[in-house]
Amino acid sequence: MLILQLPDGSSKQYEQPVTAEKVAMDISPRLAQAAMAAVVDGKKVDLTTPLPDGEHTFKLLTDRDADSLEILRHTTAHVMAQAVRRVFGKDVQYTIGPALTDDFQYGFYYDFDMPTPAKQEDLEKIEQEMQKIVAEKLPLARLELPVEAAKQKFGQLGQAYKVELIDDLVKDANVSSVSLYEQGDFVDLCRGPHLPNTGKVKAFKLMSVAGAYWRGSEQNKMLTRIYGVAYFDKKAMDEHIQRVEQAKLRDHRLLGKQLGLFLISDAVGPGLPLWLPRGTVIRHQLEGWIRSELTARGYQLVITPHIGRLAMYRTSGHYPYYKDSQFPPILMQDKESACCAEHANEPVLEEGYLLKPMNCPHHIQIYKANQHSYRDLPVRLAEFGTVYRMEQSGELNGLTRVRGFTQDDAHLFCTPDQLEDEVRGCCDLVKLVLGTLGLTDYRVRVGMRDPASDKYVGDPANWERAEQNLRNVVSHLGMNYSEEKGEAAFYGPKIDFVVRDCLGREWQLGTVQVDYNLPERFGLEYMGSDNQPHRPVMVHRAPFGSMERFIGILIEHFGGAFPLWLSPVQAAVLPVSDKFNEYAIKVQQAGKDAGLRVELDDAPDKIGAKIRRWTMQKVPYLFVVGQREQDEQTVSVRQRGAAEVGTFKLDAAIAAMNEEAASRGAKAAFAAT
RNA sequence: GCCAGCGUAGCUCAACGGUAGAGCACCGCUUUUGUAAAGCGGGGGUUGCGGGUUCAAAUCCCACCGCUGGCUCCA
Repeated sequence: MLILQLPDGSSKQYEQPVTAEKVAMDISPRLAQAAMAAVVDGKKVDLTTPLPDGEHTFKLLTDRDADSLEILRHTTAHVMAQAVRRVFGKDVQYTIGPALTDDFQYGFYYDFDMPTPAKQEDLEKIEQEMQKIVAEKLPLARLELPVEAAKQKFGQLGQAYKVELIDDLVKDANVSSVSLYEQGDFVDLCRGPHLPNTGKVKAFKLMSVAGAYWRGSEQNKMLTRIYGVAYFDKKAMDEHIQRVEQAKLRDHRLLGKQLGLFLISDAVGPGLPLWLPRGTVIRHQLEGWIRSELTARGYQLVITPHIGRLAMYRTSGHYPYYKDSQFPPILMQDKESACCAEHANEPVLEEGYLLKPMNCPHHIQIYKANQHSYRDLPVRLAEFGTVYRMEQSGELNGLTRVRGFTQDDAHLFCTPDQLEDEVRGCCDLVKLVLGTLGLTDYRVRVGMRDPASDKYVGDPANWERAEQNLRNVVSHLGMNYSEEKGEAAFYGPKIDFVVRDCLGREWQLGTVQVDYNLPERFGLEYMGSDNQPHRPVMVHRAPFGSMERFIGILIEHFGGAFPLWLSPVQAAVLPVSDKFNEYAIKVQQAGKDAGLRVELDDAPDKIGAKIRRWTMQKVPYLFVVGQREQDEQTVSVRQRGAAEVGTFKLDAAIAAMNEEAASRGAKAAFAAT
């Protein structure tokens, strides 16, 4: 006997055996046609799976339910794997192929081990085969097999990866049987659920082919990953593709070029951005703003060199622990101290220097230069410090992943008692930065060490303490966060503020890190009230993270349309003909005198062309001036995103703009008339 | 670093074995312009770099550099 509670509150009784499909048919044939899967007691199941006895909540998933999309995509991944096997033959091994539901670009992928990796141009062939499989309307049959039988089956099929996956299921979950899904000539190890048959797969597109290491480890073989997307109808898929295309227009690499913000020149080197005049304005605005916040919060500004002795980075641990991601050291040849002529040309390592990968050792030297009393603490040393890291070539990405970048760095030296307050203060600053700029869509990641890894310095007891400190702070900040193992810095755990770029890729911006280890390695001290030396704790923090990455994200966030205070050009003066150039110069000068960044467009173009030019540059305000404006000492104001907002006295327009700029985006200068 | 794709004028792209082209931008002339592109003319390229195949290479092959999408990494 089976009793099903339906979502509308009604219930239905059945004699066994019954499947969800039968229930759907019973309710209405149209529903049965639209049904993709069912949810029994909150768990998604196939339409064809026999329902268990007893009383259950029951819901059918149709193509309109968001949950169905995941099932559709998962089934589409199976269809793709089947097609790949048909096209490329039985030598292809299929490994894992999940659905993606929160990825901006892709809807699923499948990783294959194939004798020769698939190429971009193969995707079309695979798609055509997939269409055939869809037309065949192959039913997906679920089978439960005992572990040994399943291993034997995949062994016979030459699917060694599946055998390995089953072994892991036994090892990790101690399962005695596994589920398989079979569709025509294809069978896969899979938890399910799936669509009832391949004919339910409607709109899909294969998007790209990439390499991916088996189990995500570079020790393992590189597999061929094919990404695709699937929807229940073509319209939804076209909208998806449209959405991705639109997002690409916000890409900071594109806008950086169009708006003349920065340049990455191969002549200078990959990952070494050059800030163009307009981009530099944005950076200076942000730096100036945060500098005033820092001085108000008791920070002291310092400046340190771009290189430091290798020996110092051995002490800090940077050199031994992160040797691979640094530019090679600058080694000095010291012929005098060479033991003999034979070794005279060998560099003497101890005399070498390192391009700094981090600012902390320099700041530590500043702390060490004086004695400190507990009364002095916390000492907060801040610097826009430029650091260099040898990032892997395949990782470089516009401004968001570079090899030379400037951190809005600071190191706070405090007593253990002060630590959590200091960390809280740093988190507040990060939130101020993100909030002011409207970057509200971020997540907080608490990065802990991975005890199994040997890439961390210091005493486990220090780590325990530091991790507990961070937990204490975040749990009282009212922020959602996730704790992630293996995401710590090598010297301590950290709180990271992570945002997404236009293509949905995550980037860490602000960071706050607790460090008991470097103070120990450098022997830092302060004198306590007990007249005994004590060891301070350090906080490393950067609210922007790096200026490069932050501005890269900011460009995408605003789509290049920066708020007035950040806009490289705040207004352009556009005379309707060169008869009014003289008045236009006066307008420009008045703006400049008031501290605004104003450009003059005296090109021999018609006014429409001028408007178009500066509109495309996303300049917030355009001042059109002609006979009337000259006569009345006014400007006709055109606002970005709107058309004309009216004619204003020159002085009033300038004053209103200054007010808007000072508000950092909180106020608008002109109400549309 | 690894897998796949790409690299042609300042920018966006065409030509895909047979003399390298367009639009925008730039320069000159005409027009003196009223809210998203006036007209005409001109200059500009050893097709990323280096080899090879061929009577002939932007085009085919090899190596290198760089970029893009992923993977790994990410202090």
